[in-house]
Amino acid sequence: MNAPTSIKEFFESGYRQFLPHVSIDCAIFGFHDNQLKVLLLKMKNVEGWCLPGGFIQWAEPANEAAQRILQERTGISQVFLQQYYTFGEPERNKEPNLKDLIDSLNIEPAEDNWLFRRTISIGYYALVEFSKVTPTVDLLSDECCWWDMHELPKLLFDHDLMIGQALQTLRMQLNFHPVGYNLLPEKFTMPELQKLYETILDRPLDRRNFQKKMLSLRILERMDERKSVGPHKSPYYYRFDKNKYDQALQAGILLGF
Amino acid sequence: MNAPTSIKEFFESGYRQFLPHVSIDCAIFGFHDNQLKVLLLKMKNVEGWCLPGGFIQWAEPANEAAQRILQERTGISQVFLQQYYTFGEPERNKEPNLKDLIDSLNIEPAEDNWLFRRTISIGYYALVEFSKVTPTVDLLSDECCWWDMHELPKLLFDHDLMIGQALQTLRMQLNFHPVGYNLLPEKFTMPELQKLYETILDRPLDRRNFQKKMLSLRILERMDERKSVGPHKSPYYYRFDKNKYDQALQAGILLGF
DNA sequence: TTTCTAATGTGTGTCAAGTACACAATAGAT
DNA sequence: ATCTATTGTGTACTTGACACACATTAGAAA
Repeated sequence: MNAPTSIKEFFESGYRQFLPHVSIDCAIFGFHDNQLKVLLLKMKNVEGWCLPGGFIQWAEPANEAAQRILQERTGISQVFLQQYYTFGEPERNKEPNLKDLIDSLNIEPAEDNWLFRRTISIGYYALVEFSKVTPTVDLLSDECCWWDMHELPKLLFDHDLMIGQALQTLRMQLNFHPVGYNLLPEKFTMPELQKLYETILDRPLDRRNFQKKMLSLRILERMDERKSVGPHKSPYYYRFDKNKYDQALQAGILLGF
Repeated sequence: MNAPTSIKEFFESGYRQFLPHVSIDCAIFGFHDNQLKVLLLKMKNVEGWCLPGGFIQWAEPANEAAQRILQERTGISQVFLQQYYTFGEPERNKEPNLKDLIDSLNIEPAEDNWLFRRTISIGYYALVEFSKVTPTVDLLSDECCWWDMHELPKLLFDHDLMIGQALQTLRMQLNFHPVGYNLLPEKFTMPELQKLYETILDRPLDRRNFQKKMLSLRILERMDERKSVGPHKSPYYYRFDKNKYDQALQAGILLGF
């Protein structure tokens, strides 16, 4: 079974393919220009942006649906993706009313169309490598791009709450997941890794203690190459050592600050 | 709108009152006889037990539905209740087939009855004071009682997984929540509090370090009264000081081990 | 009454981790 | 050759976790 090919079909018979009343929304985080970014979609004919989302196919596990949605919007798979909260307020998808969108598209769904009824949304957050993502619009949107976490546009529904909770969860779990491994390119410098942590935690960290701590985890490998970044000493490149990381995980060693 | 009064009505028209395809299940934890307990229901005419659960009314927030379900099964409200995971496997409610139950009850729901279709369940866990609970059966069950976490009966559906994940979440969040405040009676001794932590974590803790740590949190108040428990020195009673606890929370002081 | 036992209240020392801070090395601009 | 901004590395201080010792005491047993 493939994704619906038109909005009309989606409205009229989407419920045959998808479980109604339950949706998935993904806060997809990336890191670029020393800023934490989140991938957003601009809905057609509606003023406001929203998280990439979708519905669960009848025979599809929720976690796989989330992977599929992420794959469809970014082109990548096999990334860090985690459920963090399920949003169950009755009015969460009532405002704004999608009928505005509908009217502009020349389709006339009934008042009780499955998409207008109450929908509970399972929130996932993902950590992806910025450069590997190819932002791709979906059926209902006409733009898909990264937004700086500090300068978010107007968001639809409860998606501002969703992003906030996702970030809060990410901060709490920062100590338990190899954040750098998922958000940074293969090779990176210690200042870059530190900047990532500082951005997520939104507070400065001591450069020397950070380096000491990260190296003590024994999951990084220093390369011979250095990065040239200006008229001063050049930092070494590092990369994650998957084997050592797995060992550290086994041993229960935690990551981060 | 009240709860359905008969199983027949529930099967036939429950979807008018409740959001279909989404349910709630609650792992309700109590502490008694130095053992961690969980409240379970014995389903009528089916071999096996399950967690207290239910559906969400059309206009009801999911969190309130969970509170309502907990209130209906225990008689108490305003307790610590937290969403911890949403279970979204397509086959999670297929086995055992409820038709066995149905047949024994002289009702004949159709094959595509709303209760037989795929249902995603939002998992909550609750911490309640054992002595205040009045276990109460629901429409589909004929027994409701506490089970020792170390001696669980045969569980239906994926409810063993649910309990396991709830306990795991409880352990992880032990440091951030006033577990004793919710699971113990108003006044308690330090050995009792320690036993609670040891039971949840399933490992022994050093008596002296435990006491030192708990007192350093400055959320307990020692009473003048002592508890007489045998031919040896009597332990003091303690109680939670709500004001001090709120202060500690403000200050970001964490609890537990 | 005395003695004994098992559990409780309190304290001390060690070690690891977190935190604050100092100084030498260096790549490129001037 | 000199200067500057940034990086690599090291040291002292403080805090908390953890291991362990000893005096106190309520009731049972003598």
